[in-house]
Amino acid sequence: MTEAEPRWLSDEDQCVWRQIIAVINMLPPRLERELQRTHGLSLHDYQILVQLSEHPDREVRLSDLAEATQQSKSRLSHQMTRMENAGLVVRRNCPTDRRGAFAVLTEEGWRVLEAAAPTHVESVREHLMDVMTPAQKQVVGEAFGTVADKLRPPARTTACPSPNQP
Amino acid sequence: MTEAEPRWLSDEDQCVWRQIIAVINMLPPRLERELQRTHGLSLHDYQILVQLSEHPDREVRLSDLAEATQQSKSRLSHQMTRMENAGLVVRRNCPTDRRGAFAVLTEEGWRVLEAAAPTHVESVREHLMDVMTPAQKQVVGEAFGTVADKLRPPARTTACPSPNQP
DNA sequence: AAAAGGTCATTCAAGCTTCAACTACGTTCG
DNA sequence: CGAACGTAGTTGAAGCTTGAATGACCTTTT
Repeated sequence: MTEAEPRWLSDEDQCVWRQIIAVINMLPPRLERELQRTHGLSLHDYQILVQLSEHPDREVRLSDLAEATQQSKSRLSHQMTRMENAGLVVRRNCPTDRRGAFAVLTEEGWRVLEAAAPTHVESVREHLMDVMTPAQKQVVGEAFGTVADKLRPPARTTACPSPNQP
Repeated sequence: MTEAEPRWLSDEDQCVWRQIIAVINMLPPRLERELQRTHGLSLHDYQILVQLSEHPDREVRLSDLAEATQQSKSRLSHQMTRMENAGLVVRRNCPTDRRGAFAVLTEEGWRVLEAAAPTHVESVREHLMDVMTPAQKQVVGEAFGTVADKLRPPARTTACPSPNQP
């Protein structure tokens, strides 16, 4: 009953899976060390700065920011505290929803991002993007796009979730 | 001089890169929560158990284990302490090199791995492997293989490193 | 209008990771 | 040999992450 024979991965799939975790295990630390060394930023700091920089008025609601950067609210809250202490962002209360708050990019934060971006992009190129052929990049983008979509929590749009496949 | 125009990513590449980090950010926590809930293991615990289980006598030198699982020696050392306390592994001194040590899988560790493997594989299928087409998996495997190889520290085989590309 | 139930964000404690410092042992070479 | 250097693994402290618990506020229901 609960004892169906497990569906192991094929040798090929196993191999693919191991390449993927290997990258997952090694890439972020590598990028982070380079960012840290050159600009004193963590990868999460950077991702947050980027998000803020791309939004009107350089501010984003904390919930949205948490979702955009794929982290828990709790972690983001701590992160914001650190970044606020570092002068990269400030919090601003939301006027229309008194529970909420915005993260706002400071001038300093903007300058740090501008300074860090070129070197970070170079890192990403060197260790990842320039290592793949254009054709590979395209396929990886499509494949990971669907993977990411399935991982993302369903948007809470007051709609009922589509029924589980029958 | 040091001020060359940064080589930004194209829109397509940017998009690919974001899909990749999104997966990097979301996949491990998801797999980990499921492993944790069903068998009380972290993803790192699991990776270590797998490595040990695949080696003769179910033991591996700590250095090799650190390399195989892509973590620092320090982290592995802490991890081993925890896993030893949990009864999953034991340390054994290396007879031929008195600095070194082996990690050895215990009976208990073996049983836990056997129990956890089917559910973990299902997780990996559900969130990753079964979401990609066979063609995508193949390309991703190749692409990430080369990425991983470039990230891996050069093997220390007493050979001199190949000269930087001229 | 009040109750019930959800959401936004923060807090705390426990656990994990990192980095640098350290011990102990092997290896090389003058 | 023995000094100098490299490698194996551990430790401790600081910092980061996690998950549950909380307070404050909206929204829906009765």
